[in-house]
Amino acid sequence: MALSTFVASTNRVIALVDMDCFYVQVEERDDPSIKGTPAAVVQYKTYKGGGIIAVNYEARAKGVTRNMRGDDAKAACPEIKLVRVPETRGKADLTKYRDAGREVIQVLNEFDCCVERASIDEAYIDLTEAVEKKLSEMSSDCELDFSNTLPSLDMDCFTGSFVMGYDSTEQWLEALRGSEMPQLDDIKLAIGAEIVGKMREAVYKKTSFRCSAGIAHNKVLAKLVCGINKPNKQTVLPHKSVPQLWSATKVSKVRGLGGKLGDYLIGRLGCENMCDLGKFTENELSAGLGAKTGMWLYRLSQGYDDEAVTPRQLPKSIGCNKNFFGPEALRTKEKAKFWITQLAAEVVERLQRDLEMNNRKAKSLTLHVKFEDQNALSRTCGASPQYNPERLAADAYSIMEKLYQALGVLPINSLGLIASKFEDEIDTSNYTKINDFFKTKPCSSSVLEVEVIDTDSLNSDSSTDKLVDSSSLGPDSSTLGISGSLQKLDENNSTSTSDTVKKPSSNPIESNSIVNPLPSTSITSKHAVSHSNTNVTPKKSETSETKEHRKPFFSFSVTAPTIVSPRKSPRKPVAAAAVSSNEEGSSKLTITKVTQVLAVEECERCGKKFSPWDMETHKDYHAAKDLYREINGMPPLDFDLRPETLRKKEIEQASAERAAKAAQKRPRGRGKGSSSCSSSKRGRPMSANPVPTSSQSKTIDSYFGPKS
DNA sequence: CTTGGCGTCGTGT
DNA sequence: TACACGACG
Ligand SMILES: Nc1ccn([C@H]2C[C@H](O)[C@@H](COP(=O)(O)OP(=O)(O)OP(=O)(O)O)O2)c(=O)n1
Ligand SMILES: [Mg+2]
Repeated sequence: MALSTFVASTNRVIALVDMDCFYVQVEERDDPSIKGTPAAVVQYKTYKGGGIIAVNYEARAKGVTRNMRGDDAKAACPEIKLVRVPETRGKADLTKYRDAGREVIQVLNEFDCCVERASIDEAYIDLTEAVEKKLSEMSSDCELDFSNTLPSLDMDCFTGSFVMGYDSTEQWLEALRGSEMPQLDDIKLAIGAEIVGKMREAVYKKTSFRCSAGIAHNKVLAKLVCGINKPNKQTVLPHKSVPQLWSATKVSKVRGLGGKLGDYLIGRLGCENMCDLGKFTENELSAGLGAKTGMWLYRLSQGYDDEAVTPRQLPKSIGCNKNFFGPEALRTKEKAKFWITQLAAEVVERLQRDLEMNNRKAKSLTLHVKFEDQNALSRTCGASPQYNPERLAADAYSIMEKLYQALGVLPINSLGLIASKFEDEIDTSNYTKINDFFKTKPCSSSVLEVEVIDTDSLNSDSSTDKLVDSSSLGPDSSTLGISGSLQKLDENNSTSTSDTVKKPSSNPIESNSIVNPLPSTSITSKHAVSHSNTNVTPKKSETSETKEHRKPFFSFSVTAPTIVSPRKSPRKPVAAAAVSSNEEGSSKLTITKVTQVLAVEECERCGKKFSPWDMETHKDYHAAKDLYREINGMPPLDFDLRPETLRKKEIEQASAERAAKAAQKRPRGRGKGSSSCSSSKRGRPMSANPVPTSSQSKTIDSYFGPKS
């Protein structure tokens, strides 16, 4: 039944580069007089001095933290300089920080490595190839004699470099030299750290921004140790130091465990520190958390994490939103229209720049609305290719208008407008960087071996192993970041591979083009050239170099079939297909396109007959009715697959229940440290948390679900 | 309904 | 799919 997949886990060299107090540094570069003094970036000065979103290290020393109000910061540190986030069209405008973040990515890309933009100020870098290249140069034709490779490291690259478990970099390297066994993994980390030292220096030279970095064998550990020595420092984590690190690491500090899953580990399993996870078998963890989350945690407890560095430097979406709380709530259609217009103007402006820089266009536009009763929803329509602000605003507002028709003019607390589903443009007339070709290295396929071991027995009936009452289980569905196709395979009880091999085939380089759903090539072809959308200053030319054949450093076998995504054959009648057509500017609530004209159509919902023209209007009626039911927590009319218990419940108290539930919604506290709400009430975990992020769950209670 | 604002990403269904 | 929602910067 269940299959376990084993991959080499300490053969990659992964770095996480994180800018120091980024927004403040951006402001300090603009106005150097700020440097060396306490400073913070705030947005919206009016309410209690605005909210602080970035704090420099001088101000941190005085106790100023993110999420403080500007007024609080002044109280804690009277001399602090507060810099305001620029405002455009009545809302915060983060353009200058996005631009600064791009500068940094540009520099990192000059090192010809696989770079993943993880956020506005963070990037993961897979250094495996670069390290092995350097290693092969160092040891030249000598056999595996690394004893003289270490002296060739440029020690200037190690200033401000730390190694977990050692007093100094020198001590670590000395230990490596003196070791009987060749410590190949550590040597790779050392070479990686040297490269990262050069990268950080280049970033400073070209942007004047300081950053810190973590260097480890995987993303989770690289990110974790990056934060241990800051600012302007880097930290290496040899695998053998993992136990020591884990014994001093609260679970909530680990990426993906800062939320409900972390709460579960603490509250249900008693795991305060990461080392406590080691007390559990994989089966025990899987029992309460699902197979994938369980395996992820089990492997993490040993310091392993297989998530790939995905080569991508461009955002997948461009959006903006604004909150309107309390008295500012939008209570009229006119106000909603006004603000949608403002948001549309910003989005279009950014889309236009994105088109010029990256030669791609958004195909999808989504409006997010949160009402005063805390109910939120989003609706999507096609994005007009014109990139015209009035047009975009009109399309977005037409969605809003339909919501109003279905729900009434409810007060709005938040509006968001997001463009996504980018595709490369064929026409390059808007492309300002026509000569920009680039080379992006895909992530390393550091897989040494993928052995598939049939472990039918593991998951069979080990109920006796469970430490956790299965009545409180989260859903067994969890994700581990496995791509959709592989996940499908998993459902079929096939093998799920590690993420390091999740995208071996179709599209190793970043591209917004529609991906060929049929993986075909082998992972061995790793260098690729594309003129697509990375805003990278490329290598000189389109050196369409094919991968040099390396000595079989590793063997590789994929267990996942190469055929994925069995496309649903279109069984639906033509008219039905037309309903889902995603014509630009029309949300799903409006059916504007019929691809086949029929004399009379029969409504799928109620059986009534209409002309195609009238059917449009008629379906709007159903759509509005469905929306009303959805808003009130009621199931769709035509089928209800929910458990009997829920079905009963909703019949009389749907509306009230949903309202109450919405009112109960509470954003989870994000305070870093000690202070927490004294109230006993804590955001209830709602679902078994896939890794590393989680998803919705309406019916599953929680990790802490009713204990009995 | 202010443990805050704005912005991304991933994932189940 | 479109949508909801968690997690995080
Ligand atoms: N809740 C948050 C967290 C971060 N940011 C922005 C401001 C930060 O400057 C930037 C980077 O976030 P980091 O968590 O990396 O924090 P800093 O870079 O400011 O500081 P550090 O030196 O700890 O990385 O993202 C934000 O707007 N809201
Ligand atoms: Mg940072």
